[in-house]
Parts: sequence; structure tokens; C-alpha cells
Amino acid sequence: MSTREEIIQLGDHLIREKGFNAFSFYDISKRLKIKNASVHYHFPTKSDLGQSILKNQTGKLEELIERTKQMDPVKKLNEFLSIYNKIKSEGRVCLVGSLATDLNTVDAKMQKDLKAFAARTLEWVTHILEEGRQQNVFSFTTSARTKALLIITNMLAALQLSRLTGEKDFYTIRQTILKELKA
Amino acid sequence: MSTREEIIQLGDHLIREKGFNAFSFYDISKRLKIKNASVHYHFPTKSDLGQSILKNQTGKLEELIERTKQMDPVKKLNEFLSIYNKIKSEGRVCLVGSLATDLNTVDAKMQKDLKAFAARTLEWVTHILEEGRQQNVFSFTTSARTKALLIITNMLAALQLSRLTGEKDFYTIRQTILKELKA
DNA sequence: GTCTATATTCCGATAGAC
DNA sequence: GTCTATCGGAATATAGAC
Repeated sequence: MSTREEIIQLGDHLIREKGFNAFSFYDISKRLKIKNASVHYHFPTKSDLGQSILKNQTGKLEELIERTKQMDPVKKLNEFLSIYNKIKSEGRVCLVGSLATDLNTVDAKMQKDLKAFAARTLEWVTHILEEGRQQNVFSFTTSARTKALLIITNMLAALQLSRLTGEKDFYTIRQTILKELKA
Repeated sequence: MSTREEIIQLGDHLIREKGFNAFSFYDISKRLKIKNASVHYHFPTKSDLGQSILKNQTGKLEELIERTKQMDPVKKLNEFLSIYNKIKSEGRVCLVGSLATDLNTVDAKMQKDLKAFAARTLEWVTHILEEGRQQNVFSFTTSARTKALLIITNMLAALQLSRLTGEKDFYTIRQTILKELKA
């Protein structure tokens, strides 16, 4: 992995571990055993780094959407929920949740990229649910978009709340979502 | 309101507007037209202020629980959900969500107070749901605690996500929770 | 592309006068 | 309880050598 890619990955981890305003370029330079100035060579400003992290995650999301295109809706939803399981296993929170709380402290470019990432995620989950309902494997009474909002908010906040009330609450929430969706 | 109380309220607003690590004692001194040193007189460290903010919110929660003790479960739940409406109208997020993402950057005392606040909230909502089910005004298939987890995560993350996907999504989520709970 | 060195700003915190 | 003044440290960022 190139230095640039390593910085992006590490920055991503730090945002989801400590928050955007709590990590510094020094945290990154220390871990990668390079100097502060070298990080600035790749990303002149912290916002540049933030934007690249968001673009990277958006790209990963598009890859996942493409890779799962031929799967059935149940598998697709499992792939989506697995994202949160991975994050939980690392003790972190998700990018959208972390940056949404910091929204008023980042510049317009990062805000735009973040909104695009959230919108694309919502669009994908909505599509999965719609497809699942048509194939009679999912059952719910609201619009697909509203159900997607409910599931995403459950998972996003499950990562955060279970840090406080106990890690097993995360898995309780995850399982209940699947149970209630079954046709 | 005493200076001390004003600092607590302003600090609370700033945490939910920008995050704990993004606001400074200067933000507070500027707004209250006092000096940095005066804020430190009331709260020697930032953690002291954070703890007082959490204690204050916990006290307010206990007051609300006490004040609504004689109400029926539907009204109690409405009182709970109204907390989030107030926060949404201010464009902020909730204390639990904001501080949960910053958990790894605050000291053990703040972590403990935050966990106590989250636990008490969960306990109260669980009680409301249990009572509502017994009186046949609420219907749900999980345990009351699990349903409370689902509702709290929906509302907590609705504040955050609707900053990105559109404010009306907050109200969609709120309404759907009530609709699905109706017996 | 990475380094040394440094500029600048900001932040949390404290000493001591009033 | 509030002030002036200041310390020490950390953060973002840049200039210029290698």
C-alpha cells in the first residue's frame, strides 16, 4: 500500500475511533514513522485528507454495490449489516455518525462529500428493501425508504449506544432488525 | 441564572452543536463576556465542566421522570420524544450521541457519568414501553428493553443522519415509531 | 517524497492582584 | 468572583534542503 493510501486508511480509523477534531497529523506521522511535513505533502490541509477519506469510502461502497449486484436481497442486506459488524469488532463507530456530530466544524467540501456518501448509502439500502419486498422475502408496512432510514439509524446508533450500555446490545439490535423484516 | 449555571448550559449547547473537542473555554468566555480565567474558576478542568453538564442533564431527566409519573404511557412516550424534537429544532444532536463518538478522548469520570445517563434513559423508556404494553396501548414483539434500544437508536441517529439526508427525515422516523407502536 | 526547522495560532491551565 | 498576564504544550501549516 502506498504512503498516501496508508494515511487515508489510518485517518479513517482515527476519525471513527476518536473523532475528526481529536486526531492530529502527528498521530498519523507517528504511526507511519514519517514526519508531519510528509503527511502535509500528500494532504496539504486536514480537510483535503477528510475529503479523500470520504471519497475512498464512497468508492468502497460502489464496489460493494457492484460486487453484490447478482445476490439475492437477503444476502445483500447481510453484506450491508456486515459493515457495522466489522466496525463494532474494532470498537469504532461509523464514518457518517462520527462526522455528522462534527458537521458544523468541517468545511463545505467535506460536508458535501459526507452528504453524498450518506445519500448513496440510503439509496442502496432502499433498493435492497424494495427488491426484497417484491420477491416476498422482506415484509414491512412503510415505504422502502422509510424502512431504510429506520434500519440505518438503528445500526449507526447501535455502534454508539452500545459503547455505553454494553456491547451485546449491538448484536441484539442487529438480530431484531433481521427478525422483524422476515416475511 | 448564576454564571456557573450559564456556563453549564452553554457548554451543553456547544457539545451538541460542535462536539466536546471542538469547543473551547474561549468560546464560553466570549459568549458570556467574562474571561477565560473566570470559567476556570468555576470549572478547573474541561472534564470538570463535562461532568457537571452530564450531572445536570441526569438531574433534568430525573425531574422529567418524576413530573410525568402520573401520566399514561402514551403521554410519557410523547414527553420522551419531545426531547429530541427540541434538540432538532435547535439543529443540534443529543448529548449521548455526541459524547459516545468522543468516548475515547474523555477521562474515566466523564465516561462513567455518560454511561450512567445512557443507562437511566434506557431504563426509563423500557419502563414506559412495559407499562404501555400491559395497558394494551402499545404493541411490540420483542422485550421492552430491546424495543427501547430500537426507539432510542432511531431517535439518536435521526438527529445525526437528518443533518445529511434532509431535516424532514427526522419527522418521518419519529412518526413511524409511533405508528408501529400503536396497539 | 521525505526531511529539518520554524511560523503561527490556539488551547487548557495557573499565579497573583483586585 | 473576576481580572491581567503568562506558561507550556499541541495543532495546522509552510519554507527550503536533500
